[in-house]
Amino acid sequence: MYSQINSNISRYVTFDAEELKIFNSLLEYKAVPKKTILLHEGEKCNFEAFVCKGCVRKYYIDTNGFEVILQFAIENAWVSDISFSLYENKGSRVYIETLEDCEFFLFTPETKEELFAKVPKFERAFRILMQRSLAVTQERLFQTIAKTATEKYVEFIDQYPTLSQRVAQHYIASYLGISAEFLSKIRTKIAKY
Amino acid sequence: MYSQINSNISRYVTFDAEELKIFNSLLEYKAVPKKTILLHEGEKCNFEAFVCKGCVRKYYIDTNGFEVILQFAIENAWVSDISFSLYENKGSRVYIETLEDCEFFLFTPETKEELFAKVPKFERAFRILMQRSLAVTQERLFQTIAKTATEKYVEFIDQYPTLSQRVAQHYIASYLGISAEFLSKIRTKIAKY
DNA sequence: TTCATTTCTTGTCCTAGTTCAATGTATGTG
DNA sequence: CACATACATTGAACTAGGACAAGAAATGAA
Repeated sequence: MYSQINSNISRYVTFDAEELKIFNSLLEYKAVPKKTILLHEGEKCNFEAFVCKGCVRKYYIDTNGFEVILQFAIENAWVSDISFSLYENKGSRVYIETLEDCEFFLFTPETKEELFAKVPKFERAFRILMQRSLAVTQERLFQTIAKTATEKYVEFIDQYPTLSQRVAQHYIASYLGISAEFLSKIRTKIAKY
Repeated sequence: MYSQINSNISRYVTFDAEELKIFNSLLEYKAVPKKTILLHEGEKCNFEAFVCKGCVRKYYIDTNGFEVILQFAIENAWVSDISFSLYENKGSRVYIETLEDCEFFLFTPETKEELFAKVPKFERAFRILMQRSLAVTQERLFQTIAKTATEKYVEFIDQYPTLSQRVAQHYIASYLGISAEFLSKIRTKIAKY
């Protein structure tokens, strides 16, 4: 049950069995049906979730009601609105919603602090995870600015081959920053080759 | 001399005089003339720089020679290609270049490790800095996808009022992901009000 | 101060992507 | 099963922004 998350957290920092036992003891397990909103805009995000099973999306809504998906998180990914709400007392600007029936392991700010207090080495592991998120987001920003819609779509399929089967096309369009109609046109164009 | 960086690192974690002394002792000071490239694509980024004075840009170049500015860093900001090159052994995908004569304080991976070994609390401070970078990048990604060029420019000016005086317009255009010509047109349009 | 280089502006034409509307196709629910 | 709802496709008309070109203004080096 814990093997997925243990191998994830051990990716850049090595932990012994005892340390992992402490880590696991502080996790909360949660199963959530699809279409559940885990975090609403304006709420404080009081969790960091590791996806064991399923798929979620994290998105903003702007003042014109325009929705932008910032992240899809599938098995073995972390999702949270770490960025603002955990360490400053603003409400979140994002929504987090399950797209499929999901299973998670959760940290709260409190259990995470407890973990850091008990095994400070985890602070390092989480810092490196954070760096990786930053790298991914930065790369995505670059792609968004520099590439055409077709390039972005092709690279998306390349990078997340399973996701295009699992989630609705209009979510992918929203992730890529293009209209659902235009994505459809791109797809028919590509299909011709 | 150290007051800027000390107040920066103390923003979310409190350190006593002794801890800050250790912190300062591990910093390397460096003055660099303008138009110096601190990091070339393909190199390993072996520094994290705190800008005491001046301004730098961090940018990608894509396969078509299209240049995108990911970040401007001015006084009291950190700049590095933390994301990939420090903890994995790939070369960097970005360039970092001074736009003005600059003064920096630098960490290398080694001095940073030494700092963490001596005062583990700094691991936490750097993790929170990282979170903030992630938050900023995520917000920027959202703006880039959801807003028109004019909105992006207005918000840029709002957010970095001094920067538009300090750096060439075409750099701002590159940051916003629009052509320099179109930015010029936006500026004349805005000036009419 | 002159000449060169870089930056900024303006106009014209062009295209990637949007919006709207209509139609078709899945999917799920009582 | 039928029906409703969500999702995907296609087309036509439109627009934000790009590419190119040429000139103006600013900066800088000798």
